[in-house]
Amino acid sequence: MLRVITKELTPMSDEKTEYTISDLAKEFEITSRSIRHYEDEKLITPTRRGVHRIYSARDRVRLQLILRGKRLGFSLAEIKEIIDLYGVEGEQRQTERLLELINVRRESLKQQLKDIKYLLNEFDVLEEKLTSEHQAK
Amino acid sequence: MLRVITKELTPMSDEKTEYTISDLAKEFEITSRSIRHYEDEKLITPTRRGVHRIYSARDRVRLQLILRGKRLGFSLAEIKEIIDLYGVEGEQRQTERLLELINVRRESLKQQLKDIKYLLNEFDVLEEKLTSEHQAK
DNA sequence: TTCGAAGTTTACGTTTGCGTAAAGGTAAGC
DNA sequence: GCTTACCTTTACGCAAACGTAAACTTCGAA
Repeated sequence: MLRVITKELTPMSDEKTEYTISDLAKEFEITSRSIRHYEDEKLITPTRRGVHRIYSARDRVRLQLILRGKRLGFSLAEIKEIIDLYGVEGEQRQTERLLELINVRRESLKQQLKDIKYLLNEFDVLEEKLTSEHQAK
Repeated sequence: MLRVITKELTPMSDEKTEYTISDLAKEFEITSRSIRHYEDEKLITPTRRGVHRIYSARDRVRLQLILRGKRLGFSLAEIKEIIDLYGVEGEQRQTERLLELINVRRESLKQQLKDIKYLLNEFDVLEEKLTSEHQAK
């Protein structure tokens, strides 16, 4: 039987405001261990209710960012650097560093874009070749 | 002073036909160690002239494939599986397995495509915000 | 033929990103 | 107040992808 989280503070609210670690683990299909690991690496810092971790909507977004970064092949350290800079507002040196990082990333992402388009096309061609050949038997 | 490889066998040929390990290392900006590692993992098998490795144009292409795979976040084992299947012609079971793999990859690649487009857009927005804010000072 | 740059094998070391117990604490529902 | 699902910390383990050092060998140029 499923345990009910914590009674909604805003009873008829549309958007959840709090999540347990396993809520997020299930939603994003990862393990709780991974989420705790991201915390160890200072990528996310949920609040605590006693000893238990409580994740806000903002925390959830951060987790999404982390996973997106991972899918793109960034290391946790790189993701942390970007996310951290992301939050800083108006500090000049930080801003320039972030712009610098963005442009490096942009080049790398554009290359990946090319790679992916190339591969998807290769796959299309190959699949057609294979299936027609398959039919021919 | 740079050492000259082996005298071109086809003197006025347009395309090189042979490469040393450091030729490829330089061209693709990786270490020789990495290339040897790919060989250890059976991803590439250059011929030998005595004890030295000699890479053909085909080997060079394989290396390109490996690096492209890496940029897309595939493991060497995955890259090997794809490359290996790639070469097989006409064998039914292999063909079906390859189609299966392709379709799994395709989904993952499409997700990455989304991620990249999303991020590139985010970067554009963020850069604009940062530079305008920067100007405003 | 001697030198030096580049190549070779062998093998242990390192980082990253979690997996996986172990050993227990907490709270909702009966 | 007891059960039970879920949470916690601590810590060792492990595979992947090379780095790096050691100790040669090879070969083209001088």
